[in-house]
Amino acid sequence: MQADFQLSKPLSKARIVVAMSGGVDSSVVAALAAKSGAEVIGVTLQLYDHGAAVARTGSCCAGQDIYDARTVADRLGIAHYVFDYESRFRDSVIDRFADEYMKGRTPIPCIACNQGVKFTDLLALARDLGADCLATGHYVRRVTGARGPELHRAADPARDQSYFLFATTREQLDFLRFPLGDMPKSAVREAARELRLAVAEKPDSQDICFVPNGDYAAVVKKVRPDASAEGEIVDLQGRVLGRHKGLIHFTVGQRRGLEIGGQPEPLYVVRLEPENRRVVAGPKAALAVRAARLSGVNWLGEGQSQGLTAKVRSLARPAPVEFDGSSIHFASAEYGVAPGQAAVLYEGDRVLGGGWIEETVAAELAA
RNA sequence: UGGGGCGUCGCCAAGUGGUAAGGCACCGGUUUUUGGUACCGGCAUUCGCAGGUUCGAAUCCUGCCGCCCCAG
Repeated sequence: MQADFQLSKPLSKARIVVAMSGGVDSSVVAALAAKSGAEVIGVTLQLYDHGAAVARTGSCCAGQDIYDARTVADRLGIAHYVFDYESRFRDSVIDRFADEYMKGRTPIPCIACNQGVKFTDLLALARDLGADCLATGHYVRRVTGARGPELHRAADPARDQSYFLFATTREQLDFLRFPLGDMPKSAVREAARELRLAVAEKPDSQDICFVPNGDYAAVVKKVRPDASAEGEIVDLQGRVLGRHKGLIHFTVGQRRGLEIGGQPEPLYVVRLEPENRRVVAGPKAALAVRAARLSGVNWLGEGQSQGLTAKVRSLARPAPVEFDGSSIHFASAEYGVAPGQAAVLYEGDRVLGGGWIEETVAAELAA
Protein backbone atom coordinates (compact mmCIF):
# COMPACT_ATOMS: atom_id res chain seq x y z
CA MET A 1 0.00 0.00 0.00
CA GLN A 2 1.26 3.40 -0.94
CA ALA A 3 0.08 6.94 -0.61
CA ASP A 4 0.53 9.96 -2.79
CA PHE A 5 1.54 12.88 -0.61
CA GLN A 6 1.00 15.31 -3.45
CA LEU A 7 4.26 17.15 -2.94
CA SER A 8 6.02 19.23 -5.55
CA LYS A 9 9.48 18.10 -4.51
CA PRO A 10 11.00 14.62 -4.46
CA LEU A 11 9.93 12.70 -1.39
CA SER A 12 13.55 11.96 -0.61
CA LYS A 13 13.98 15.65 0.07
CA ALA A 14 10.69 16.21 1.80
CA ARG A 15 9.82 16.42 5.44
CA ILE A 16 6.38 15.27 6.54
CA VAL A 17 4.87 15.91 9.91
CA VAL A 18 2.22 13.40 10.87
CA ALA A 19 -0.40 14.18 13.49
CA MET A 20 -0.45 11.00 15.56
CA SER A 21 -3.38 10.58 17.91
CA GLY A 22 -2.44 7.13 19.04
CA GLY A 23 -5.16 5.43 17.03
CA VAL A 24 -4.97 3.06 14.08
CA ASP A 25 -5.66 5.63 11.41
CA SER A 26 -2.94 8.13 12.13
CA SER A 27 -0.55 5.31 12.88
CA VAL A 28 -1.05 3.95 9.39
CA VAL A 29 -0.56 7.43 7.99
CA ALA A 30 2.77 7.59 9.79
CA ALA A 31 3.69 4.23 8.32
CA LEU A 32 2.74 5.34 4.82
CA ALA A 33 4.78 8.48 5.26
CA ALA A 34 7.77 6.56 6.54
CA LYS A 35 7.52 4.19 3.59
CA SER A 36 7.45 7.08 1.13
CA GLY A 37 11.08 7.87 1.71
CA ALA A 38 10.48 11.28 3.19
CA GLU A 39 11.77 12.34 6.54
CA VAL A 40 8.92 11.85 8.95
CA ILE A 41 8.24 13.47 12.27
CA GLY A 42 5.38 12.18 14.34
CA VAL A 43 3.71 14.71 16.58
CA THR A 44 1.26 13.93 19.33
CA LEU A 45 -0.57 16.56 21.29
CA GLN A 46 -1.48 15.93 24.85
CA LEU A 47 -4.90 17.51 25.06
CA TYR A 48 -6.22 16.54 28.44
CA ASP A 49 -5.36 14.19 31.19
CA HIS A 50 -8.07 13.62 33.73
CA GLY A 51 -7.06 10.51 35.55
CA ALA A 52 -10.34 8.83 34.76
CA ALA A 53 -10.19 9.41 31.05
CA VAL A 54 -6.71 8.08 30.59
CA ALA A 55 -7.34 4.38 30.46
CA ARG A 56 -10.61 4.33 28.65
CA THR A 57 -10.87 2.95 25.19
CA GLY A 58 -12.05 5.04 22.34
CA SER A 59 -10.27 8.13 23.58
CA CYS A 60 -7.68 10.24 21.85
CA CYS A 61 -4.60 12.21 22.72
CA ALA A 62 -4.11 11.40 26.37
CA GLY A 63 -2.37 8.84 28.53
CA GLN A 64 -2.43 5.48 26.82
CA ASP A 65 -2.89 7.04 23.42
CA ILE A 66 0.33 8.99 23.71
CA TYR A 67 2.15 5.86 24.71
CA ASP A 68 0.63 4.03 21.75
CA ALA A 69 1.71 6.76 19.35
CA ARG A 70 5.25 6.64 20.69
CA THR A 71 5.33 2.86 20.39
CA VAL A 72 4.28 3.07 16.76
CA ALA A 73 6.82 5.80 16.02
CA ASP A 74 9.57 3.73 17.57
CA ARG A 75 8.58 0.73 15.51
CA LEU A 76 8.59 2.80 12.34
CA GLY A 77 11.88 4.41 13.28
CA ILE A 78 10.62 7.95 12.98
CA ALA A 79 11.08 10.91 15.25
CA HIS A 80 8.25 11.55 17.65
CA TYR A 81 7.44 14.57 19.74
CA VAL A 82 4.73 15.10 22.31
CA PHE A 83 3.52 18.60 23.00
CA ASP A 84 1.47 19.72 25.92
CA TYR A 85 -1.58 21.49 24.56
CA GLU A 86 -3.79 20.99 27.57
CA SER A 87 -4.41 24.63 28.39
CA ARG A 88 -4.94 25.50 24.75
CA PHE A 89 -7.38 22.63 24.37
CA ARG A 90 -9.19 23.57 27.53
CA ASP A 91 -9.63 27.17 26.40
CA SER A 92 -10.49 26.62 22.78
CA VAL A 93 -12.44 23.40 23.00
CA ILE A 94 -13.65 22.37 26.44
CA ASP A 95 -14.56 25.80 27.79
CA ARG A 96 -16.24 26.77 24.56
CA PHE A 97 -18.09 23.49 24.56
CA ALA A 98 -19.46 24.26 28.01
CA ASP A 99 -20.29 27.86 27.15
CA GLU A 100 -22.25 26.83 24.10
CA TYR A 101 -24.39 24.49 26.17
CA MET A 102 -24.91 27.27 28.68
CA LYS A 103 -26.30 29.36 25.87
CA GLY A 104 -28.77 26.69 24.90
CA ARG A 105 -26.79 25.69 21.84
CA THR A 106 -25.41 22.32 20.83
CA PRO A 107 -21.68 22.46 20.14
CA ILE A 108 -19.48 20.17 18.10
CA PRO A 109 -16.17 20.08 19.91
CA CYS A 110 -14.58 17.91 17.22
CA ILE A 111 -14.89 20.69 14.68
CA ALA A 112 -13.60 23.30 17.10
CA CYS A 113 -10.65 21.04 17.78
CA ASN A 114 -9.89 20.46 14.10
CA GLN A 115 -10.31 24.12 13.36
CA GLY A 116 -8.16 25.41 16.18
CA VAL A 117 -5.80 23.07 17.90
CA LYS A 118 -5.12 20.83 14.94
CA PHE A 119 -5.33 22.95 11.82
CA THR A 120 -4.15 26.19 13.34
CA ASP A 121 -1.77 25.42 16.17
CA LEU A 122 -0.43 22.06 15.15
CA LEU A 123 -0.21 23.20 11.56
CA ALA A 124 1.86 26.21 12.58
CA LEU A 125 4.03 23.92 14.61
CA ALA A 126 4.59 21.71 11.60
CA ARG A 127 5.66 24.72 9.57
CA ASP A 128 8.06 25.67 12.32
CA LEU A 129 9.50 22.21 12.12
CA GLY A 130 10.24 22.90 8.49
CA ALA A 131 7.68 20.43 7.19
CA ASP A 132 6.44 20.40 3.62
CA CYS A 133 3.05 19.22 4.74
CA LEU A 134 1.03 18.04 7.69
CA ALA A 135 -0.57 14.62 7.22
CA THR A 136 -3.49 13.44 9.31
CA GLY A 137 -5.63 10.33 9.51
CA HIS A 138 -8.88 12.01 8.60
CA TYR A 139 -11.13 10.24 6.14
CA VAL A 140 -11.49 12.95 3.58
CA ARG A 141 -9.91 13.56 0.18
CA ARG A 142 -7.77 16.41 -1.02
CA VAL A 143 -8.25 16.60 -4.75
CA THR A 144 -6.25 18.89 -6.97
CA GLY A 145 -8.66 20.83 -9.12
CA ALA A 146 -8.32 23.51 -11.73
CA ARG A 147 -8.06 26.20 -9.10
CA GLY A 148 -6.01 24.39 -6.56
CA PRO A 149 -6.72 21.80 -3.91
CA GLU A 150 -10.31 20.92 -3.18
CA LEU A 151 -11.82 19.09 -0.24
CA HIS A 152 -13.89 16.03 -1.12
CA ARG A 153 -15.78 13.37 0.70
CA ALA A 154 -13.89 10.21 1.58
CA ALA A 155 -14.10 7.28 -0.80
CA ASP A 156 -15.55 5.16 1.98
CA PRO A 157 -18.94 6.76 2.55
CA ALA A 158 -19.37 5.05 5.89
CA ARG A 159 -16.21 6.70 7.15
CA ASP A 160 -16.40 10.11 5.58
CA GLN A 161 -15.40 12.83 8.04
CA SER A 162 -15.81 15.82 5.80
CA TYR A 163 -18.61 17.13 8.00
CA PHE A 164 -16.07 17.70 10.76
CA LEU A 165 -13.67 19.53 8.48
CA PHE A 166 -15.86 22.11 6.83
CA ALA A 167 -13.98 24.95 8.53
CA THR A 168 -10.69 24.06 6.88
CA THR A 169 -9.42 27.11 5.02
CA ARG A 170 -7.76 27.20 1.62
CA GLU A 171 -4.41 28.00 3.21
CA GLN A 172 -4.72 25.09 5.59
CA LEU A 173 -5.81 22.81 2.81
CA ASP A 174 -2.74 23.79 0.85
CA PHE A 175 -0.54 22.38 3.56
CA LEU A 176 -2.62 19.39 4.63
CA ARG A 177 -2.60 15.84 3.33
CA PHE A 178 -5.11 13.07 4.01
CA PRO A 179 -3.64 9.80 2.82
CA LEU A 180 -6.57 7.70 4.04
CA GLY A 181 -9.25 9.47 2.09
CA ASP A 182 -9.15 6.97 -0.74
CA MET A 183 -9.11 3.89 1.43
CA PRO A 184 -11.81 1.89 3.09
CA LYS A 185 -11.38 1.50 6.81
CA SER A 186 -10.94 -2.23 6.43
CA ALA A 187 -7.86 -1.65 4.28
CA VAL A 188 -6.39 0.63 6.91
CA ARG A 189 -6.85 -1.97 9.61
CA GLU A 190 -5.40 -4.59 7.31
CA ALA A 191 -2.36 -2.40 6.69
CA ALA A 192 -1.91 -1.92 10.42
CA ARG A 193 -1.98 -5.67 10.90
CA GLU A 194 0.53 -6.29 8.14
CA LEU A 195 2.81 -3.69 9.66
CA ARG A 196 2.32 -5.39 12.99
CA LEU A 197 1.39 -2.15 14.62
CA ALA A 198 0.34 -2.59 18.21
CA VAL A 199 -2.74 -0.46 17.61
CA ALA A 200 -4.06 -2.63 14.76
CA GLU A 201 -6.99 -3.90 16.80
CA LYS A 202 -7.53 -0.79 18.85
CA PRO A 203 -11.20 0.21 18.86
CA ASP A 204 -12.27 3.25 16.88
CA SER A 205 -12.60 6.37 18.88
CA GLN A 206 -16.12 7.62 19.30
CA ASP A 207 -18.12 9.97 21.46
CA ILE A 208 -16.48 13.13 22.71
CA CYS A 209 -12.85 12.34 23.49
CA PHE A 210 -12.65 14.37 26.69
CA VAL A 211 -15.92 13.05 28.12
CA PRO A 212 -15.19 9.92 30.14
CA ASN A 213 -18.48 8.02 30.32
CA GLY A 214 -20.63 9.59 27.71
CA ASP A 215 -21.86 11.93 30.40
CA TYR A 216 -21.07 15.21 28.71
CA ALA A 217 -23.34 17.10 31.10
CA ALA A 218 -21.07 16.12 33.97
CA VAL A 219 -18.15 17.75 32.18
CA VAL A 220 -20.13 20.91 31.55
CA LYS A 221 -21.12 21.07 35.19
CA LYS A 222 -17.55 20.61 36.26
CA VAL A 223 -16.44 23.55 34.15
CA ARG A 224 -19.53 25.68 34.74
CA PRO A 225 -20.97 24.80 38.16
CA ASP A 226 -24.16 26.77 37.64
CA ALA A 227 -25.08 24.61 34.67
CA SER A 228 -27.64 22.60 36.55
CA ALA A 229 -30.10 25.46 37.01
CA GLU A 230 -33.58 23.99 36.76
CA GLY A 231 -36.41 25.34 34.71
CA GLU A 232 -39.76 24.69 33.14
CA ILE A 233 -40.69 22.56 30.21
CA VAL A 234 -43.50 24.23 28.31
CA ASP A 235 -45.50 23.42 25.22
CA LEU A 236 -45.77 25.64 22.14
CA GLN A 237 -48.51 27.66 23.81
CA GLY A 238 -46.43 28.23 26.91
CA ARG A 239 -48.33 25.85 29.15
CA VAL A 240 -46.10 24.25 31.74
CA LEU A 241 -45.71 20.52 31.14
CA GLY A 242 -43.04 19.78 33.68
CA ARG A 243 -39.62 20.72 34.96
CA HIS A 244 -36.10 19.96 33.86
CA LYS A 245 -32.80 19.75 35.69
CA GLY A 246 -30.72 21.97 33.46
CA LEU A 247 -30.86 23.28 29.93
CA ILE A 248 -27.57 21.60 29.14
CA HIS A 249 -29.28 18.23 29.09
CA PHE A 250 -31.24 19.14 25.99
CA THR A 251 -30.79 19.83 22.35
CA VAL A 252 -33.24 20.79 19.65
CA GLY A 253 -34.78 17.71 18.11
CA GLN A 254 -34.24 15.60 21.21
CA ARG A 255 -37.01 13.21 22.17
CA ARG A 256 -35.82 11.19 25.11
CA GLY A 257 -35.18 12.67 28.50
CA LEU A 258 -38.12 15.01 28.80
CA GLU A 259 -39.84 12.51 31.08
CA ILE A 260 -43.27 13.72 30.14
CA GLY A 261 -45.73 10.92 29.53
CA GLY A 262 -49.41 10.70 28.86
CA GLN A 263 -49.10 12.29 25.44
CA PRO A 264 -50.75 10.89 22.33
CA GLU A 265 -47.53 11.36 20.37
CA PRO A 266 -43.90 11.89 21.29
CA LEU A 267 -42.68 15.28 22.41
CA TYR A 268 -39.50 16.75 21.05
CA VAL A 269 -37.41 19.68 22.15
CA VAL A 270 -38.40 22.42 19.73
CA ARG A 271 -36.31 25.24 21.16
CA LEU A 272 -34.26 26.24 24.17
CA GLU A 273 -34.68 29.61 25.85
CA PRO A 274 -31.62 30.35 27.98
CA GLU A 275 -33.01 33.75 29.06
CA ASN A 276 -35.72 32.12 31.13
CA ARG A 277 -34.30 28.61 31.25
CA ARG A 278 -37.27 27.16 29.44
CA VAL A 279 -37.33 24.09 27.27
CA VAL A 280 -40.07 24.39 24.67
CA ALA A 281 -41.44 21.03 23.58
CA GLY A 282 -43.82 20.08 20.82
CA PRO A 283 -44.78 17.42 18.31
CA LYS A 284 -42.41 16.32 15.59
CA ALA A 285 -44.16 18.54 13.08
CA ALA A 286 -43.03 21.56 15.07
CA LEU A 287 -39.44 20.69 14.27
CA ALA A 288 -39.83 21.28 10.57
CA VAL A 289 -37.44 23.96 9.41
CA ARG A 290 -37.17 25.55 6.00
CA ALA A 291 -34.07 27.70 6.40
CA ALA A 292 -31.13 28.35 8.67
CA ARG A 293 -28.88 31.36 9.06
CA LEU A 294 -25.20 30.58 9.39
CA SER A 295 -22.28 32.33 11.04
CA GLY A 296 -18.57 31.82 10.63
CA VAL A 297 -19.01 30.72 7.06
CA ASN A 298 -15.97 29.13 5.48
CA TRP A 299 -16.08 28.97 1.73
CA LEU A 300 -13.90 26.77 -0.40
CA GLY A 301 -15.99 26.92 -3.53
CA GLU A 302 -16.40 29.42 -6.28
CA GLY A 303 -19.73 31.04 -7.02
CA GLN A 304 -21.96 28.02 -6.55
CA SER A 305 -25.34 28.67 -5.00
CA GLN A 306 -27.65 26.23 -6.75
CA GLY A 307 -27.63 22.46 -7.00
CA LEU A 308 -26.02 22.18 -3.60
CA THR A 309 -26.73 19.81 -0.77
CA ALA A 310 -26.16 20.35 2.91
CA LYS A 311 -25.66 18.18 5.93
CA VAL A 312 -26.93 19.56 9.17
CA ARG A 313 -25.55 16.72 11.22
CA SER A 314 -22.80 14.22 10.58
CA LEU A 315 -25.12 11.31 9.96
CA ALA A 316 -27.71 12.31 7.45
CA ARG A 317 -28.13 12.13 3.78
CA PRO A 318 -27.32 15.50 2.30
CA ALA A 319 -30.44 17.56 1.64
CA PRO A 320 -30.91 19.78 -1.42
CA VAL A 321 -30.49 23.45 -0.55
CA GLU A 322 -29.88 26.87 -1.95
CA PHE A 323 -27.23 29.02 -0.34
CA ASP A 324 -27.22 32.80 -0.50
CA GLY A 325 -23.96 33.36 1.28
CA SER A 326 -25.35 33.48 4.77
CA SER A 327 -28.43 31.27 4.90
CA ILE A 328 -29.35 27.90 3.55
CA HIS A 329 -32.84 27.23 2.27
CA PHE A 330 -34.01 23.64 2.29
CA ALA A 331 -35.90 22.33 -0.69
CA SER A 332 -38.04 20.31 1.71
CA ALA A 333 -38.45 20.67 5.43
CA GLU A 334 -35.55 19.52 7.55
CA TYR A 335 -36.11 18.28 11.10
CA GLY A 336 -34.13 18.79 14.26
CA VAL A 337 -31.83 21.57 13.12
CA ALA A 338 -29.99 22.71 16.22
CA PRO A 339 -28.20 26.01 16.71
CA GLY A 340 -24.53 25.41 17.38
CA GLN A 341 -24.33 22.53 14.96
CA ALA A 342 -22.65 22.86 11.61
CA ALA A 343 -24.24 23.06 8.21
CA VAL A 344 -21.83 21.72 5.62
CA LEU A 345 -22.36 22.42 1.96
CA TYR A 346 -21.55 20.03 -0.83
CA GLU A 347 -21.57 19.98 -4.57
CA GLY A 348 -21.61 16.29 -5.25
CA ASP A 349 -18.67 14.90 -3.32
CA ARG A 350 -16.92 18.20 -3.05
CA VAL A 351 -17.07 20.19 0.17
CA LEU A 352 -17.78 23.81 -0.67
CA GLY A 353 -17.72 25.00 2.91
CA GLY A 354 -20.24 25.56 5.61
CA GLY A 355 -21.01 27.49 8.74
CA TRP A 356 -22.47 27.37 12.20
CA ILE A 357 -26.22 27.29 12.58
CA GLU A 358 -27.32 30.43 14.37
CA GLU A 359 -31.07 30.38 14.02
CA THR A 360 -33.66 28.54 12.04
CA VAL A 361 -36.87 29.45 10.27
CA ALA A 362 -39.79 27.16 10.97
CA ALA A 363 -41.55 25.71 7.97
CA GLU A 364 -45.13 26.80 7.47
CA LEU A 365 -47.14 23.73 8.17
CA ALA A 366 -50.14 23.11 6.02
CA ALA A 367 -52.47 21.67 8.58
C1' U B 1 -75.53 13.39 54.65
C1' G B 2 -78.79 11.87 50.26
C1' G B 3 -78.28 10.82 44.70
C1' G B 4 -74.91 9.68 40.53
C1' G B 5 -70.03 8.38 38.40
C1' C B 6 -65.27 6.40 38.68
C1' G B 7 -60.85 3.61 40.53
C1' U B 8 -56.53 -1.33 34.81
C1' C B 9 -48.21 -0.39 34.40
C1' G B 10 -45.09 6.32 36.12
C1' C B 11 -49.09 8.98 32.66
C1' C B 12 -53.24 8.39 29.03
C1' A B 13 -56.23 4.30 27.89
C1' A B 14 -58.74 -0.56 25.50
C1' G B 15 -61.08 -4.56 27.58
C1' U B 16 -68.29 -5.76 30.69
C1' G B 17 -67.49 -13.89 32.08
C1' G B 18 -62.84 -17.14 29.10
C1' U B 19 -57.94 -16.25 31.14
C1' A B 20 -54.62 -7.98 30.69
C1' A B 21 -54.50 -4.02 23.45
C1' G B 22 -52.16 0.36 22.29
C1' G B 23 -49.85 5.25 22.91
C1' C B 24 -46.58 8.34 25.95
C1' A B 25 -42.66 7.91 29.52
C1' C B 26 -38.73 4.81 31.12
C1' C B 27 -34.76 0.96 30.41
C1' G B 28 -31.45 -1.82 27.08
C1' G B 29 -29.33 -2.54 22.23
C1' U B 30 -27.99 -1.20 17.03
C1' U B 31 -26.04 2.97 14.22
C1' U B 32 -22.01 6.98 15.08
C1' U B 33 -15.22 10.65 15.94
C1' U B 34 -20.57 16.03 18.37
C1' G B 35 -25.39 16.33 20.65
C1' G B 36 -29.57 14.22 18.90
C1' U B 37 -32.67 11.41 15.52
C1' A B 38 -34.19 6.70 13.58
C1' C B 39 -34.63 1.48 14.19
C1' C B 40 -34.93 -3.09 17.27
C1' G B 41 -36.01 -5.16 21.94
C1' G B 42 -37.81 -4.94 27.21
C1' C B 43 -41.49 -3.11 30.39
C1' A B 44 -48.89 -5.11 34.87
C1' U B 45 -49.22 -13.58 36.58
C1' U B 46 -52.19 -8.57 37.39
C1' C B 47 -56.70 -4.97 37.10
C1' G B 48 -58.26 0.17 44.76
C1' C B 49 -58.85 -3.59 49.00
C1' A B 50 -61.50 -7.90 51.19
C1' G B 51 -64.92 -11.59 50.64
C1' G B 52 -68.60 -14.28 47.44
C1' U B 53 -70.91 -16.56 42.74
C1' U B 54 -68.68 -19.55 38.68
C1' C B 55 -65.24 -24.92 35.57
C1' G B 56 -63.37 -19.95 34.86
C1' A B 57 -63.92 -12.87 36.67
C1' A B 58 -60.47 -6.88 35.47
C1' U B 59 -65.31 -7.98 33.83
C1' C B 60 -71.33 -10.52 38.14
C1' C B 61 -72.71 -9.84 43.71
C1' U B 62 -71.58 -7.82 48.85
C1' G B 63 -68.77 -4.82 52.09
C1' C B 64 -64.89 -1.37 52.82
C1' C B 65 -61.41 2.52 51.10
C1' G B 66 -60.34 6.63 47.80
C1' C B 67 -61.54 10.36 44.15
C1' C B 68 -65.09 13.30 41.24
C1' C B 69 -69.94 15.45 40.30
C1' C B 70 -74.99 16.85 41.73
C1' A B 71 -78.00 18.27 45.89
C1' G B 72 -84.10 20.99 46.12
